[in-house]
Amino acid sequence: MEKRATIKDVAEAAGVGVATVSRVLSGGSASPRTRERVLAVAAQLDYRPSALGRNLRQRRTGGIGLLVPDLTDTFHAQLAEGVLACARPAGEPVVLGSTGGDPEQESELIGMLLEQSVDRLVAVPSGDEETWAPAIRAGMTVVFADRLPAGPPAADDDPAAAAVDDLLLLDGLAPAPPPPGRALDVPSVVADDRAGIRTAVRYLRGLGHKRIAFLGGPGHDRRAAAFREAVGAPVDEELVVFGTGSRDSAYAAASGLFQSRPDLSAVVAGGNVLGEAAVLAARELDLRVPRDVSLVMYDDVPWAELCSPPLTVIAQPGRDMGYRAAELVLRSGGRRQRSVVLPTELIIRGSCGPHR
Amino acid sequence: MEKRATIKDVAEAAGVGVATVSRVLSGGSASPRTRERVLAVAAQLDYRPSALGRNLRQRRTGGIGLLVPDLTDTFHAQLAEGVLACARPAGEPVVLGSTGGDPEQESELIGMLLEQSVDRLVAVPSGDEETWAPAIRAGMTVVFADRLPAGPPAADDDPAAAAVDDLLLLDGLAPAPPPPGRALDVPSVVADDRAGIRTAVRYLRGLGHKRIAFLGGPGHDRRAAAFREAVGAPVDEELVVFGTGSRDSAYAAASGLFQSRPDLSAVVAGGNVLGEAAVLAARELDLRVPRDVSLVMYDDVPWAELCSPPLTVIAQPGRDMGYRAAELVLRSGGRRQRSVVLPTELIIRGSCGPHR
DNA sequence: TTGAAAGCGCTAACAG
DNA sequence: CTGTTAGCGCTTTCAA
Repeated sequence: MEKRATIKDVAEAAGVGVATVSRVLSGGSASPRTRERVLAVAAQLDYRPSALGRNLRQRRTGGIGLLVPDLTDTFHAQLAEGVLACARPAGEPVVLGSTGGDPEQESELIGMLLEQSVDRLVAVPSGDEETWAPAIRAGMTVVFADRLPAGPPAADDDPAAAAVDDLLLLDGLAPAPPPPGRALDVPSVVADDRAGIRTAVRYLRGLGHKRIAFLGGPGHDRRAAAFREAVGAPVDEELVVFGTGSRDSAYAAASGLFQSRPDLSAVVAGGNVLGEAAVLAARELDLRVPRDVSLVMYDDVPWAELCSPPLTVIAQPGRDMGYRAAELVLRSGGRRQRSVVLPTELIIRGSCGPHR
Repeated sequence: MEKRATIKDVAEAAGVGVATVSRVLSGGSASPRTRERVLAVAAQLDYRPSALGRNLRQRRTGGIGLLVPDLTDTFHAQLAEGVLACARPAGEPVVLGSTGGDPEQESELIGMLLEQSVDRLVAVPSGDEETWAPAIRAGMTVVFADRLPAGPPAADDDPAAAAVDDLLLLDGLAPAPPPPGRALDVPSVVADDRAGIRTAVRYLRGLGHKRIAFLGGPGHDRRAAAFREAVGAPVDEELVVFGTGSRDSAYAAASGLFQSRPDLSAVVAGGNVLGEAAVLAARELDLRVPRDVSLVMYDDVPWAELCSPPLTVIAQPGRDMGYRAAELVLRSGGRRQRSVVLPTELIIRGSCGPHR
């Protein structure tokens, strides 16, 4: 009752060799008589093949890793559920890590996965390409979800970096081509941020808003870039602010923004945690939504509808993203996979009003 | 660049035996000279010991399993973050499964963990004791978090079952004794539901409410029992309703409750998903909170404050719960651990008003 | 169709 | 202090 039966136990009890048991259990050839007996004994002993033994022998682990910055960000939770939904039917265990948005922790977690021989990974990256290079070099199959790692810190006048940025700005036109894995050659599953942001900005413009701000968090560079592009030059850089990932810092960023630029009339939040912060900060400063300030938030989370007014959001299919990413990582029998870009949808509720 | 270095590679390159490498890397004794050389070579080869090999040898896997019903329930996400926070410094990988509240999936996931030789598990259980018995029998160290598995379906007149229920109702008095693992001898980390519910009900009573309803989900039986006890006999059973776990069913339950009993003036939601449903259903039926109906929700999630009015909640420390549960499961060097009951706190915001 | 045997990478017992 | 060796449970040649 304490010790699990091994393949040897089954073999002995069935009076056959271990190889035969292995074959029967993995659907190999065997005489019906033998097969039946082995199956019966296995069931009787409640035998479960040990993944440890199998994996060691095949020098590959089953299982896929999943790295997200923070599970209490409902969008990441949705994404995680998607990964799980894909992995479970495939019988693949999922090893979870949450990085807190910290590249260092991310590195450590990658190391731990490597140690576990988990060589397939779905990640919402926090670190830059430098953080991720080791994983790739070590032969991991990784798929990025929701966002790509930032390029390595480049000199301001690095022409290569500028070229990459151009590339980024140009991709995503309907029917958006997959974003490049950039320097890393890694497939990804992301939302069509450009279209999403553009639609939101146009909507706000249509409402008469001129001073629109962008409130982002770590990993929202693509969205920020899309925002800058959507508002068009000249971009008022004071209206593009970032928090560092924690709820506190998001709140501070939002609050700072509202206070330093009372002339703004609308804000686009780059993620649900930032949207939350914006609502809180606005309330604290006695700004009414949408009378004093209009708000569009990235991520359609269940509670968006509970706010009052209910939040107008740029919905991205978190669950699908996770599912697709897991699919890519599982399917990749060693060969490159195509990246995928999923559509976003502007869901208009009550948090935007005409400019006044 | 593709194949990882093994202990043998390191041994050869350092001109020592594999055992020495193993010793050095696990802090055993070795001459400074040897140690230094081994360390240098290991670093140079970027050697990482394979957990597969080690685990197989020691016939125990590192790692702990984590089973929750649904990550998009923010409380479960908080709990998961707590588990991760405890496991990471310990270097223990966490294998995640989400059960969708379905005992069958839960069983399957337990089976998969067993197969992975993951023999330590933190779980927010969905199935009953029958579902969990196999895991225990198989020698898993499990710790339940947030709730306990329901007893097996007992005959209505089963005196034993009644006794167990009594026990449940009686425990939890300050300083609450740990809840029994019931039939299963499993430690647990749960909130002091009795105190939490009692405080909420008293608060509502103090506001003049007479017809208070309880809106629960799967696994909220303890809370429902606490509710019945708090309102005192005779309990109007029509005011105690349950959803089945999905957001839809929660909404249906809430909506049905409001429509069938327009005389109720307050509701206690047994979890944040149910609270969400209650807010939505109330709005749909044009019931104002708190004017027409007061609401107290279990779980202090970030968005509770975003509702308007902000929700009065029974806060339970989700993150701590996860952390403590992981601690228990990690510390248990085979011996029984004591269960722990964490305090709840009634956080009064704006969703409750005087009865009128 | 079947069994014997060779490892996968590691640690622990035992010699030297 | 260090090397040799025997497995952990499994799959997979290779013969029979």
